[in-house]
Amino acid sequence: MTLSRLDDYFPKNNELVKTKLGEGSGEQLLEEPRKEEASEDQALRNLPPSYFVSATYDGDVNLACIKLYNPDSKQIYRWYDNTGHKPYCLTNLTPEEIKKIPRVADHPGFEDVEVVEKYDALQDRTIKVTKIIARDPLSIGGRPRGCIRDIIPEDYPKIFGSEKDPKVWEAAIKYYQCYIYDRKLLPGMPYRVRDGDLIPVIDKEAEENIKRILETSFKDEPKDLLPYLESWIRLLEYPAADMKRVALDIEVYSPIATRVPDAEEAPYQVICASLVDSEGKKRVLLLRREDKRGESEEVDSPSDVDVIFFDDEKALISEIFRALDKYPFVITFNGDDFDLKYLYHRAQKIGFRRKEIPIDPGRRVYLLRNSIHIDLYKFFYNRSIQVYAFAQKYRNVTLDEVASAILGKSKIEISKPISELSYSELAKYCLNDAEITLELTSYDDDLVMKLLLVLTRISKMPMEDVSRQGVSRWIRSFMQYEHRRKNMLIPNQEDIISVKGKTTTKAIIKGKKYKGAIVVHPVPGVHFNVAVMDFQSLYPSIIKVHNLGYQSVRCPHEECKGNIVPGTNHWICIKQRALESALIGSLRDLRVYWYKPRSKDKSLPEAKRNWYNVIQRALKVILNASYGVFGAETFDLYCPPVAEATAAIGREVITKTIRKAEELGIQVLYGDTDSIFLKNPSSEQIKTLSEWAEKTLGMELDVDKLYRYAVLSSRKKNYLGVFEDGSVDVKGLTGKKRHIPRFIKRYFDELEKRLAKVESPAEFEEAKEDIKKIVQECYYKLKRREWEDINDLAFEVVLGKSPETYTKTTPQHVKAARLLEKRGVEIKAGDLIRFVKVIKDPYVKPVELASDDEIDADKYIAYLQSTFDQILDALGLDFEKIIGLTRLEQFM
DNA sequence: GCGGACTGCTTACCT
DNA sequence: ACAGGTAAGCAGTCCGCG
Repeated sequence: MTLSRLDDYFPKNNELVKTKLGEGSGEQLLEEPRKEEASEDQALRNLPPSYFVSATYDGDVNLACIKLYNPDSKQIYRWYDNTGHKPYCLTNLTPEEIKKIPRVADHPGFEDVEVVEKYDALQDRTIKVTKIIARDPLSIGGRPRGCIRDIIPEDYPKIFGSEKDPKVWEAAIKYYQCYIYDRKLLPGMPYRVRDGDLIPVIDKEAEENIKRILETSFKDEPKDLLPYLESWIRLLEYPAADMKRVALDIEVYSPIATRVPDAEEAPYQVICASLVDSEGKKRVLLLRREDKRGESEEVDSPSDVDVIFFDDEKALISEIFRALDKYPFVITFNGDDFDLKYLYHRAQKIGFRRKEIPIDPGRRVYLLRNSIHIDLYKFFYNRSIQVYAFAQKYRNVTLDEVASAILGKSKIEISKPISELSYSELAKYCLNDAEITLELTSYDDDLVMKLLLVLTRISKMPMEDVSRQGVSRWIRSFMQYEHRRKNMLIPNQEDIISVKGKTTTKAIIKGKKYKGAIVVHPVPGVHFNVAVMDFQSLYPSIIKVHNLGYQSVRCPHEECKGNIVPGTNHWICIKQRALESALIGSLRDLRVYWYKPRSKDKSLPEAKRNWYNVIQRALKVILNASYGVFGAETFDLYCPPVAEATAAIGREVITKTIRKAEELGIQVLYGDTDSIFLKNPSSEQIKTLSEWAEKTLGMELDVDKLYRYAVLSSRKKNYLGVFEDGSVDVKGLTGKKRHIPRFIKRYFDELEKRLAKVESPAEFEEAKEDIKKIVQECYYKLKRREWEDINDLAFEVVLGKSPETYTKTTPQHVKAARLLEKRGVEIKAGDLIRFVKVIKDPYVKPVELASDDEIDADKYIAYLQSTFDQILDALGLDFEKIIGLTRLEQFM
């Protein structure tokens, strides 16, 4: 495709004319011109500035392929490698040895060997390794049998004996990632194509801005971090694209009401599809069906919706495919596992040729040939996204729950099976799904799309992968990128373990690998004027300040062995900064010194502030995981001593800080990992402590929260704080946990509200009386069995795994789940089980099967007591006594 | 055969 | 497929008990 033909790709060609109800069909649409094949795409000679959004390997032409999104034409263009880059892996065998292994030398994919130098960070020296170049990536690795990376360790001993331990490096990196790394490409950033070459676009304004930021806000940084800071800032300050997109949702026929047809078999017709785009265009495609013959085709829909009937399923699917080709970004909710999967297999089944289907099937993903498919289910499923980007607003990852939590909108409830809906009901239902799917990407000024773009840039991964993979893959990717950039050998996991060993400290929790953070025993009671101070990103700070990384922990130098991490026998390198320390440290400083403050800076224009907020949140997600990955076996640069050293230094930091605070005469009420609760400190004391931390620990200790007063129970990770403005901060208390019955939770909320009103110690006495009344009332209601709705008594517990896999014990929610199964309800891992406690064996029942008179009220009273005790003991109140009064009152 | 002390399993939470 | 630490409830087991 060339620039001169850009115009041909604008929608006007493919635009559908709204078909009048009851007439015409989609048939003739099949005859319309299709987008041309990949071979013509290769002619891409020139392209104005466009965003690098994805990279793949195209097996048909054996080349790396970059997908570029042009924000003016709003189209995706494919650019193919023209540099002759080839797939490869590295080995410690010599070229001569390689040539003597017939299965490698005669491998159809084998191309060449050459000797290259790499820096081996584990040994701190440059080594010579052999680069095995292949004709295609699958010959290196990826096929189940006969890959070069597997043959080498298999055949070497047979031919050469055990003279050396045969090693293969960098053979498990996806080829397109390898291409990105080697060519130092920056996904998410603007590029142009000129005379067939891919060239980065320099944005003068952004470049000047970068310089300014570095000069003004980072002048005190360690010098060796400056280049890292500069590259991160560039990635984050360059402008973002507006991404035109369409949300797709399909409905399929099913003869069995409760069963969704298997997407691989795709046995039944696609009966409806909705396409809702970011420019306000909405279409519903409906299949005219035999089983609906004679029914009204009147679809009552808003005027901005085009409803189109098709007589033929093939024509309907063709129209969907046309849209999939036309839009640069396609959004689904669970498209990998259903919508696109079904369409792909259904299309094959009803006679489409492979070339006519714009979908690239994978094992677990279904990508699009000419666009970017974002499956929001995968994105919202991501734990880090769930917890840090969306503050745990949603629990179950269903379209309905995510949309209601984030947008306040839900799916349309339908009372009959999909196949029995009228055309109008079906259209509405399907359209609504597509609308909320799109809105999940557009709310809050396109937050999700921007997050994806920012994460794409940081991680150096294609946008499709970023949206599907977890935070540890993002971190791995930018670390691998940095290895290649510095010509460092990327070590195998076992290389790191064999040099660095495992951990030496003993975890408190059985089964854990090493000791973690310190939690200080709280001083129970009510404390007025509490300041909570914490270290900003403690673990990333430690990684930065103490130079932690796989190469620096237990480094090979004698002169470093005295630099011991307290509480461990690990030492840290004093000669050279580890890559991870530089990467994580610079990201940390960027968030703390630049993006977080700017995201709150009211003097900035809103759009700018908003963008900074997106960045700040993306950085938070990555930083929060940056220590944990070193202790995760699933991480390629897994290095337990690094994780262990980080935690050990953390303990040292918090312990010293507590000691210092006490020296300054401040009472420390509580502390957890990186925070300390100080009783009524003067601003002088706070300032002194903060300056001390900066000076002696090299870390920022700031006031995070100020409580008018805090109620500490005797339990760790359990407290309540009331801010100056009267808002309440509840942590860990049972009364706030999501699984407890609403009935109890309501009374707990009452208590919370009452506590919020207390302004001074003097006001506490009155509050205590009111709190007694609240507890009494709840007790009364239970004792007298005066609940309104049995649903309010339900415990709601998530099933961690499928019911039959509980073999060691049978927890109550599993008992309830099994009762449901007996009734024919399908139960799977992740389902929320709602049950009540009843008098008769097995003492629990799913709430939908239980009646009021079998409820065991005393069990609820016991639960009420333990829930309220957490607060009552801190207030000097006693549940039994409160209830005792009630009992007396009952007689009076 | 029963009941209390104990351990282990499970979930939800904190940092 | 980021980590460890804490709380709580219940299931299951052990052990004493003439």
